[in-house]
Amino acid sequence: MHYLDSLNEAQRIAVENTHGPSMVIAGAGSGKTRVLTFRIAHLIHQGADPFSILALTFTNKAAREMTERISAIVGEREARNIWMGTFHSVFSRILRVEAEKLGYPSNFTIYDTTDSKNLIKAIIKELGLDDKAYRPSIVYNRISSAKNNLISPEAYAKNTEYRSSDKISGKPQLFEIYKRYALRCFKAGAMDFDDLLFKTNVLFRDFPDILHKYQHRFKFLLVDEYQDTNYSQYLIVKKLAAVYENLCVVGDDAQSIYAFRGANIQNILNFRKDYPGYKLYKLEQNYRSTQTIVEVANRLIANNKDQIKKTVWTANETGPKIKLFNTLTDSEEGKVVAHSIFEIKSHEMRKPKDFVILYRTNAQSRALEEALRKIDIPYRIYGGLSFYQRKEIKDLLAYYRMVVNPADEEAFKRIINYPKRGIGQSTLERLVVASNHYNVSIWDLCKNPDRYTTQISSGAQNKIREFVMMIESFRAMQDSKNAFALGKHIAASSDILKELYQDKSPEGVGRHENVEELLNAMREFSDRTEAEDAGGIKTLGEFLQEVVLLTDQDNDKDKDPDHVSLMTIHMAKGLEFPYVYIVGLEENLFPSQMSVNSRADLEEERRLFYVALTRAEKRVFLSCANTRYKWGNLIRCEQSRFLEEIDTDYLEVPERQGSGATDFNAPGRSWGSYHRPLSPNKTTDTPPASGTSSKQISGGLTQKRKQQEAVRLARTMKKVSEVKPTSTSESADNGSVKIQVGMHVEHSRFGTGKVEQLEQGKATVFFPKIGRKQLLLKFARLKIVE
DNA sequence: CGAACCGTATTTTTT
DNA sequence: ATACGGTTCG
Repeated sequence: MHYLDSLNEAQRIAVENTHGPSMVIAGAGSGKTRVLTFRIAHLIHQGADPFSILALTFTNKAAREMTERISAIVGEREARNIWMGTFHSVFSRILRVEAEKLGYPSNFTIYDTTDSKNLIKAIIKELGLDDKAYRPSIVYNRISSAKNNLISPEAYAKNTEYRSSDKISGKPQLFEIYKRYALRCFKAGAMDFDDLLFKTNVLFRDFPDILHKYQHRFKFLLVDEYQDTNYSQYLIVKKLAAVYENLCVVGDDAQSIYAFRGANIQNILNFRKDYPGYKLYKLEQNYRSTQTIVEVANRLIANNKDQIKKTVWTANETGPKIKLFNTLTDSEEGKVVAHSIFEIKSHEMRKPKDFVILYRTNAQSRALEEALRKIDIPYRIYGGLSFYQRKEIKDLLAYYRMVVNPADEEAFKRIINYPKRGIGQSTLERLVVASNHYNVSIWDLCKNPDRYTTQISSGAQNKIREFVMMIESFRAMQDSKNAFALGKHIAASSDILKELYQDKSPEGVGRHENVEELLNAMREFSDRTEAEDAGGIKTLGEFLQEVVLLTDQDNDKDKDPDHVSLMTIHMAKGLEFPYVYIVGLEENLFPSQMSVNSRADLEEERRLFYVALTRAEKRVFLSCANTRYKWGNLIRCEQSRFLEEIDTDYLEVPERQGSGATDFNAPGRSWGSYHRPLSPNKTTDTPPASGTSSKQISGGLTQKRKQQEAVRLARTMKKVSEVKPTSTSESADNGSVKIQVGMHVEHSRFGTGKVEQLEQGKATVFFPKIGRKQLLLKFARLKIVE
């Protein structure tokens, strides 16, 4: 079997031992995915039925890549029959088949995080609780954590540990929110992300025959990134594997960086207890990085107590030392990094796509972005709002959701008054009250108004009736039109397209384009899937199922794929780049402030740094700044403790240009001048002396700062790059045009102005913060008259 | 009802 | 800095 020859000894053994429980501990860059894909290919070569193989990953991307690689070995015909996908997609598939056992419709909606938080927020309000104490995202995390530990609302109410910690944190009613949240989801025929796993557990627990069925269907189980599994996932895997015990988990405890989301590193450490006869394979040869990088990463991670011992090594060249840039400010950090990239790019004939800049928090991207733009290096920032999270997309998807599952309460709330149809807050509230009272979905209320008494005015009743009729008309087409045809029909006849088309601002045009893009995606979906299984149409429901579990890393149709990448370290997991810049190595940033108080959290930060380092093939650059803007204030930064964990033999610290200060740790060096221009309250880390009323002080300073700000803005006017109208409206009677103008400095928007006069292509616009400006109208853009 | 104003919170996030 | 949400004002 020639394909086995391309593996090293350790990899080959891990691939060939296909039976029985086994754990593959795969160091960074050791060919983990290779082993997993070859193992599956090997199974198929040995005659295993692809339908009996279940491979679970954490991302769609990982699943897709693996399918592709396996296809290349065993052919697409076989590969497409493997059950391969994310935990969430595989088990949502199973749940749809078995839904009625749990009292759910098979076309249940999947609430994304935003939907869940909105519902939680509504419940907090309905319970009359203080939304300062009960912040939706905290409550959501709490509920999520309960679900991931398989604690039902009832169990939660009785769980002294959860209850007492809720009391301490001032949220004694959390159990009640959880209870209502679960009920509301159920009533809406909706599951959130955690439910997909939670309910699968319930299904397997309460219906042994169903568990039995799947236990026997999946003779071979493989789990990627096992270190990231939570308890809920762990138990599903354990149950499914209980009959054949052909379970292979692959992971690296050193790369566990999602504990904050419930991932339990103990799942790796406990594997031996669950499967005493298990085989352990360690992949220790790194094929990705230089010796320097591997060595530094090893020494760093050795500082962690919780870990499985392994010795990652490499046969690659030694490579250059790691370079550390120490800069005065965060913006200088950006410049230094950008220039370093520029230099290497030209000297070593590298392309922008060979570089990545990694940071701990998304907020750090700005300074880097500016520096890169200034010297014309193409870049792309990853992360931020995903395509499917955008308002316009979520709105349209909400229509689709209503069509597929009209009980969907969050979808209903989103679109009941979008576009405006005169159904306001109070009507909605009354609907919710009645729906709670009669314990039926809001849709039931709307559809059968005669059956229930509500406080809703007859005018609103009529409007609701119209809305119901519209949705019903869409529903009637579900089986006759395919996803694209119906989707387009809905977008058009719900007036969403019209509404978006009216907005001619750049943002508005963007929104319109996004909706067009969604429709294109639907066309592709319909064409592709209908070609695959010939005959029959693909319904809107089927499109939704595919789409809700997608994040958008998928839609990577980049115009210019040759760019420097900017992303958080979390996003970089699994990726590799020749040149890696890790920036912001400062205390309270990396490691994060939230993590410095516990060993476990600190170890996770260290693993994060380990992940960052091991992304690099050729060189690693580190950087830290002495001062950095944080929440509008300039604060002083100390070097990260992680830098001390790097042996100086592997480190090169260039002298700072001009300053001549080599001892970057020495406080006070070239510091005075950086202090002066700041207002006295700049340091948040040193609170003002006690005694005086801090409220008065900060109030007074805020005034002062506002004045400073106004001056600064006035100066910045020179840098105004473009002024875009944000909206235009014409009044028919006197023919005058009203334009709202947003002003942009560089790329950041800093205010909306009012057009006071408009004549002969010239406008006088008043910006509250900076006064009147004469603007020259030119096409859609406005230019400042100097 | 929309614009203006004010207060507040601000890690990481595979689904 | 900044974005968001809630409130108030016209």
